[in-house]
This record gives sequence, C-alpha cells and structure tokens, in this order.
Amino acid sequence: MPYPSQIDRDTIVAQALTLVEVQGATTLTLGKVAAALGVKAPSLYRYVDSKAALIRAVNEVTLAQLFAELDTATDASADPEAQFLALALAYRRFAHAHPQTYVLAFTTPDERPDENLLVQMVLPIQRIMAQISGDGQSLAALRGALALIHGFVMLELNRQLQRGGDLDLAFAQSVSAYLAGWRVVGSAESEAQPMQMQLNLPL
Amino acid sequence: MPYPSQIDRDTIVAQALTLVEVQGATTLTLGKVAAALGVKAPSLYRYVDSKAALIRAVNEVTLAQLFAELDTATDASADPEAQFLALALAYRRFAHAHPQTYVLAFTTPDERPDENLLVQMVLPIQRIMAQISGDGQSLAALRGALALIHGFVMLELNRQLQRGGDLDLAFAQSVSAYLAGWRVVGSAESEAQPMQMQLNLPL
DNA sequence: TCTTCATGACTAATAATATTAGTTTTCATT
DNA sequence: AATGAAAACTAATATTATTAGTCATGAAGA
Repeated sequence: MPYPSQIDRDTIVAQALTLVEVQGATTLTLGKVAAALGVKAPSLYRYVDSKAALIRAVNEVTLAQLFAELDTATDASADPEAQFLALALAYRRFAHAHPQTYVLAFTTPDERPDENLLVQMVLPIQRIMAQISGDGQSLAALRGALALIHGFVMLELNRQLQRGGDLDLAFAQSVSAYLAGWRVVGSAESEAQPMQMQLNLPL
Repeated sequence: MPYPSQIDRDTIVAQALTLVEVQGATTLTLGKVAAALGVKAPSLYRYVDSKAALIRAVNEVTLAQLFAELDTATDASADPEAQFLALALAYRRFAHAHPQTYVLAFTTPDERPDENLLVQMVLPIQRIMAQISGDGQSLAALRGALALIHGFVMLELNRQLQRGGDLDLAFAQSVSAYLAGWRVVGSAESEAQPMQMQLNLPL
C-alpha cells in the first residue's frame, strides 16, 4: 500500500505542535514531522509554505488554545479582583501545561503569530482590568498586568527562579499586590507621582 | 601577508555580539563572524567549542553589561522606592539599547547563561526590595518585580504592545503600582489574603 | 645560520536540513 | 480501458555546522 497517506495541513500542524511539546522546539525538523505522519519531508510543502510558516501555524494554535482556556476561566459572577486572579492562574496553568509551545509562541523572533490573535486573547483580561483601574489608566494597567503574568511565567519556564520557596504563592501574592497598587492609584487618580519620580532619577 | 590574523576568544565573542545586535540573532552564522574578522569559519573552533558555546558566551557578556548598568544606576542616598524605580528604568533602558542581545540572553532555550550570573545581576534589586517588603516576603516580592520588569520589556521588544499610548508612563505607573501594592501587603503582614483567594477560585 | 616544532590559520570533506525540480503512483472520471 | 489531476516520491542544490588533515609562520635551540 504505497502512496496514499492522505495528510492535511491541520494534521501536520498538530503533529508539529506535539513534537515541539515533547522534544523541544530547537530539535524540530521537517523530516521528523513527515516521518511521524508516514511521509517524506518534501511532501509537506504541498500544505505548508516553509518551516517558518509551519512554526507560525503552530504558534497560532497555541494562542488559540490559551485564548480558549482563558475564556473558560472567566466567571462573571465573581468580583473583578477574584476574576482577574482566576485569569492569571489559568494563564499560568496553561503555560505550565504547555511549556515548550508557550515559550515558542512568545519568543520566536520572526514567526510571531498574527497580532489580532494577541488582541483577542487579551480581551477577557482587559474587560476586567477596566473595572479595577480607572478608565484612563486601564490600558496601562492591562499592559503591566500582562507583563507581570507573562514575565513571571517566562522566568519560571526558563528556570530562572531557582532559589526555592513557594512559587505558586509568590505568583498569587505578586498579582494581588499589583492589583492592590492599581486600586490605590486608580482611586487617587494621581498619575503625577510616577511622572515626577521618573524625572527625578539619575542617568 | 598570509596567515597571522591573530584573533582571540574575546574578539570573536565581541564580534558575534555586534553582529547579533545589528543583523539579528537568527541570521548569525559562524561564516559571518569569521569573515568580519578576516578569517575562515573553521578557524573559530580553536577558540570556541561550538556555535552554541559562542552564543552562550555572547549571552554572558550581555548579562555582565546589564549587571554593570544596574550597578551604575544605584544611588544609596535616595529612598528605597526611588532607588527601585531607578533600577527598573535603567533595566528597561538597557533592553531598549540592546534589544537583540537582550532577547537572545533571556530566551535562548538551551544556551542560557550561567545561573550565578543571573543571581549576581539581581543583587542590587534584591537589596532594595528587602527594604520595601517585609523580610519574609522579600524573595516573592523580588520575583514579581523581575517578572513585571522583564515581562514588560519582552512584550515591548516583541512588538506586542502596539495600541499606542505612552509606554514610558505605563511602565513607571505599573512598577509604582506594584511597589505600592507590596507596601500595603508588607505592612499588613497578611499573607493570608492571597492564599485564601487562591483557594477560592474556580477551576 | 639552519632545523625543528608548536601555533594558528587553511582547504577539503561530512552530515544535517531546508528547499526546489522533476517523476511516479493512484484513482476517479470519462 | 484511457486519461489526468492529486499527492506522494526521488534526486538534486544550497547552506551551515563541524571534523580531519595540511601548510605557513616565527621562535627556540643546535
């Protein structure tokens, strides 16, 4: 039974994603993807423009999955802070469950996914953030929140938090502290303070 | 004048670093590094074990530079919060000045630099953080601070903060908010709250 | 001065991959 | 049964990293 292997683009992307998660992104090769599908490497080119395009597709699937998880984690009944923390924890849980593909999606210098996907992903978090901080500040607060969550996860996944201690607790505490801080700033509606500090600095 | 080009390891690493910063990390090739030094690729192997080792060396230089900048930015006379913000701004300024090498140093999945270097880099920030948050929490607070700063910078460098607005301000505000939040948590010395929230969540 | 030898560069060769070009198999449709 | 498109294949090319073995240089000792 020679030829008819009958693969399609989605299967290829799914297989590549699995291989990345299992063997790491750096060792991914078109040959391996093809072999896993019972096919030779050049056959993939009928469905995928290049290895770069394949990685881009993998990254888009990863983001879509993360997006779906965040959607699942939203619970409109809870108060905004609890909702936000729930989203942060769901986000981190996803990254822990898919470390290789998460890192790949957010660090591939070129084959970054479509920006619209990122915007979409952030919607649940943004909605909630607008409730916590003042409207004028909500974009800044959102950016900092993403930075904190993404940064924490990246440091963890890159094994740069190796001095023991309870990382779950540190994450929850840091996110809580960040929220508490914006609550203060938001209610005082003083954006003068950070501005001033910025100008006071050396360098 | 044939052979004696006389290169050495430091020169090679410096040249590689320059090429990364100018042309990007993905297009770095041993051939280019060698050519820039008036030499052929195999000659590099007398000084460097492999391309991976070269990248590791580049990453260590990058971290050492960042470390030095942070040291310069510390001003013991200022109050802890101003000091911290100064460090955060210096950190971000470095990342903006060396985007390619910064990203490379923190995202190369394998050729990550020696962990001791990371610990060293963090010392100035850690010293100050211990003054701001309670001692018991200082490690957690430090981790969150690094996450926020590193995460913000990574999102910027990966062009994932594209919706306009004043990024300088957002950064300063977010760092300030984070600090303010820990001041609250620290003074209330209640670590029960985030703990509890963590357990209250859906999922 | 001549020889020798280590150093440091070189050329040539190998292996792994991505990618392209051209060929063959299969199978549905005439 | 013949044909033609679809989908796989094999063969070939280009780029790199890496290794093996060769040659030039200049200092140290005869």
